[in-house]
Amino acid sequence: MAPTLSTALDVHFPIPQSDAKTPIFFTRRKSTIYCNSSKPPQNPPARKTPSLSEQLQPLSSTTLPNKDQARLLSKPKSTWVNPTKPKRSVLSLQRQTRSPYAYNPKVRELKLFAKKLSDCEDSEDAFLGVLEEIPLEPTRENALLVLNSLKPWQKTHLFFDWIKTKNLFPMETIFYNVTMKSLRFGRQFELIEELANEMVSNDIPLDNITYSTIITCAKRCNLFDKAVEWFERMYKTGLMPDEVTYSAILDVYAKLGKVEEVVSLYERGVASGWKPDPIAFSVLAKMYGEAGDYDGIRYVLEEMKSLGVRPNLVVYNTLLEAMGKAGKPGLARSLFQELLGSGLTPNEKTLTSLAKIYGKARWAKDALELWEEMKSKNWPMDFILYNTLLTMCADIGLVEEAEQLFMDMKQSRHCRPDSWSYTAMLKIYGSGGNVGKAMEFFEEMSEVGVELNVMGATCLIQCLGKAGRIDELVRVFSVSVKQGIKPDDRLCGCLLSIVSRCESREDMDKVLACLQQANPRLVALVKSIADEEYCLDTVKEEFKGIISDTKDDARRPFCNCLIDICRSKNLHDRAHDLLYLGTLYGLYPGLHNKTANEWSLDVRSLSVGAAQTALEEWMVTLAKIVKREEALPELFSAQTGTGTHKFSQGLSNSFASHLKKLAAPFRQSEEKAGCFVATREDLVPWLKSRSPSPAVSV
DNA sequence: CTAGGGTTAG
Repeated sequence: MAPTLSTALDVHFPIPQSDAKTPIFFTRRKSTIYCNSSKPPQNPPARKTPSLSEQLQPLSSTTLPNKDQARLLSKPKSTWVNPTKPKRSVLSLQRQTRSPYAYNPKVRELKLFAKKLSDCEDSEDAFLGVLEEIPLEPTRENALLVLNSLKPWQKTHLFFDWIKTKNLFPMETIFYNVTMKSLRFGRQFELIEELANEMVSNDIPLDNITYSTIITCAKRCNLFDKAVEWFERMYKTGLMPDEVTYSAILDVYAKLGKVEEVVSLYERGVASGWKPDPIAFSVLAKMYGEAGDYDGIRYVLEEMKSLGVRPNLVVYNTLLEAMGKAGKPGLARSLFQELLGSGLTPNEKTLTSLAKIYGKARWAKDALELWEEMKSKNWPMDFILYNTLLTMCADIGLVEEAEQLFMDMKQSRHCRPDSWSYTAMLKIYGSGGNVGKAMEFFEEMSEVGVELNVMGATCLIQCLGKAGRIDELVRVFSVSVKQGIKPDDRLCGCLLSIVSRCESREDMDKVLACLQQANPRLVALVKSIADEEYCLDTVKEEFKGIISDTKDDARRPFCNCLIDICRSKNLHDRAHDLLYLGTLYGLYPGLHNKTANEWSLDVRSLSVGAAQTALEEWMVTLAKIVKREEALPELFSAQTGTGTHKFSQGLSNSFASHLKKLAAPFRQSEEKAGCFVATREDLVPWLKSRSPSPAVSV
């Protein structure tokens, strides 16, 4: 096994361990470093970026000053370090200072000129033409001011080259830094690297500002290996990163998902006497949020508390987002309360995070309270927040609130409803079964020129299908395809579920014709399943092929629908075959659960027909066990759930009526909604009484 | 965007 990062680091930058021998004047050292190494790596191993330990290996041997190495070599076991000579640090505690600008009395004139240059035609000739009209001597100060005011990056770059050619004064670091910053806006990493290499060849020193600009530009261009490479080069030249460069590189590792490296760097920094600022904590919080790692988020909170760093608004926002990703709506809510208690005012991003969390959790009460509070306190709104609130309303089924928001949006000066806003409305009316309103919005979209997207089309098609308005469904589908919408797996699943509900052959053919355009193999499978010449092996092959090409979250719905189609055609044996295939390919994990006292069937993610099929299958299995006189637990239960959505149709009702039809001795549990229970005492006689042969048919 | 780091949408 490769050495762990922390051991590799300790070789180069030893940290005193928190044992009894450690003198108290050592920098605080936590006894536990939180790092969830049980999680699988976030990134595939094929990445080019070497691990931090790999990078620090060459780095440490070249960058550690010799006297430190000598000291370490001479006293390898000593953990004592003279407090007046602080031990080897990984970052400079002093932030690089910037030279103050001398006031330039010609600011106005120069800025005006810079604007002229910025606005001129984007060609070298045009630019040089305007340059000839320069109103003042291009002295160092004047040139710097102009350089600073130019945009876009092409102009900055041209001007920078021009200054160099003129050769009026020596080029200094600041000229490169200013130019690089502009180039970064254009994500011109190659040019930035070119300039950096030029600095090296011309002996112009690269400082922390240069390095942090290079690193963040590489990061924004997703050139993470380049970011790390330049960080390493900085150490090699003997320059210590200050906290700005340091947190920039922390963010690079965080974006790579290298949690261990980030925590290690962070801890090394703290051990060097660094008091991380809110930006560093925001980087950590974001990283743990992306990993959905709640323990990590707690670690960040504890660190801030123990170091006495008060979160600012950005940190709160990042933490809220992270709590949402970690699936902790309750903690997000308390964090928000804490934010308000600390006297901060939430901004658009805060409220967007919270609205998303309440919507996903379907917390209607909190969602409504949030909206009321937003209105009464006049908290800021923007376009994204409007759309997120609309989506939240759609998730929860808040129809009137959504209508109000949509109206507000139309009246607002700064934003027009876009395809997201309309999609939310289509979702609200669609899932509420208000086909008329949904179609009204669909027509309005084409009037105001907002394009339908695949999700909106799916919502609309779903509600038209449920309402049995198949001709309109076909129309919406063809309009969507004509608009260039590429039907995705969800839309196909939606069409397939409508097929399963069609009552007439005619309607079914119309929907299948749509599906034929979107996913012909799926239609072929439906035909194979319903074919007189049914062959399980053929179906199995087709099924396998389709499922492996289907997005993960649409696989089970596909199988559910296919089972429903079989049942609607009274082909119950084939429904059982499909349930078997679905189980075989792992689409129904956790369907059966056993404890010593209770066996249960969890059909919460199954369709009505699939749940019925699973129940029958279970009963057949249990009957066999009874026949073989094997042991059975005291209790049996089947869980349908109640459906968290206001509009959800409730699997539990149909399941209950199916139980009734079978005369199975399951009772609706009194303490747990959506749960049906039977005792062994009641179930066994019933299983025995059923004739063994057509056990699966009703 | 008057030389550098962190946060918003199925």
